[in-house]
Amino acid sequence: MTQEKSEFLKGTLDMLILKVVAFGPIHGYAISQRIQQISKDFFQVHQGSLYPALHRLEDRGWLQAEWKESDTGREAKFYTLTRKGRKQLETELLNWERLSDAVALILRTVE
Amino acid sequence: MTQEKSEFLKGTLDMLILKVVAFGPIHGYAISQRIQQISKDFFQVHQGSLYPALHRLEDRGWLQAEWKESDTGREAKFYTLTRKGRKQLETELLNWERLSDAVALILRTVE
DNA sequence: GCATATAGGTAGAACTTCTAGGTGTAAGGG
DNA sequence: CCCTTACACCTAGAAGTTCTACCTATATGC
Repeated sequence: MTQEKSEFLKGTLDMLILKVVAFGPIHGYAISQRIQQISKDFFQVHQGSLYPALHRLEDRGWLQAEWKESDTGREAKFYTLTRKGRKQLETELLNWERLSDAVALILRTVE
Repeated sequence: MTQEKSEFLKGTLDMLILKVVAFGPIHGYAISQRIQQISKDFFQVHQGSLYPALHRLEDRGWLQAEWKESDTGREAKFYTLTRKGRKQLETELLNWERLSDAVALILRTVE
């Protein structure tokens, strides 16, 4: 068990998961790998964050799960975005943009 | 008491406070106004978030407090950045940059 | 035979933010 | 004179997310 750094996701985890799932059906373990890979190892989504998040998103009706066989021949839970989930993703993208713009305003203030 | 929206600060509050205090001694109430003003009302730092945060930052040795008279002639606690606080701000700025870059990587992935 | 990677999960701690209250002074309008 | 608003401080407890630390099980490679 190697885990050097812990990178706090600061409320972005849900959005990142929704975004990755938006590319097509994918199982939990692969989601965390994908996020880590695309972010060039900045984000390390540990399983203790991942699975609770997935269940949260499913409970809210944003994700839908289905058991299927994975590449490796094992059973895995594949997640898909629901219509509500797609809307939620759009909302979160917009919010993120606004948030980072607002932060930028403050950080760039020179005064 | 009017409070329409609640804007979640997603872990950026400490950084924003440090940044605002970096401009010079300022008291709590004014910090929240400043953040709201500069962010064009995106961030509304409620007092229940503000004061615990200020005490947290003071406890960690990043801020230093001193009672002085404010513009309005009343006593107020003026906060200043310590040397440690200035270092912390730099660290947080770097982290924020990395975080938003990493998020951008994922959001801009077209796959 | 053992470690690692894959795949799922939970419980509980830690931390931040929000809700909802509290104190008190000063200024301005009715 | 009372009421409201702005200023300025504060706390307790709820809610929410993320982290730490575990658990299970199979397949593959050394």
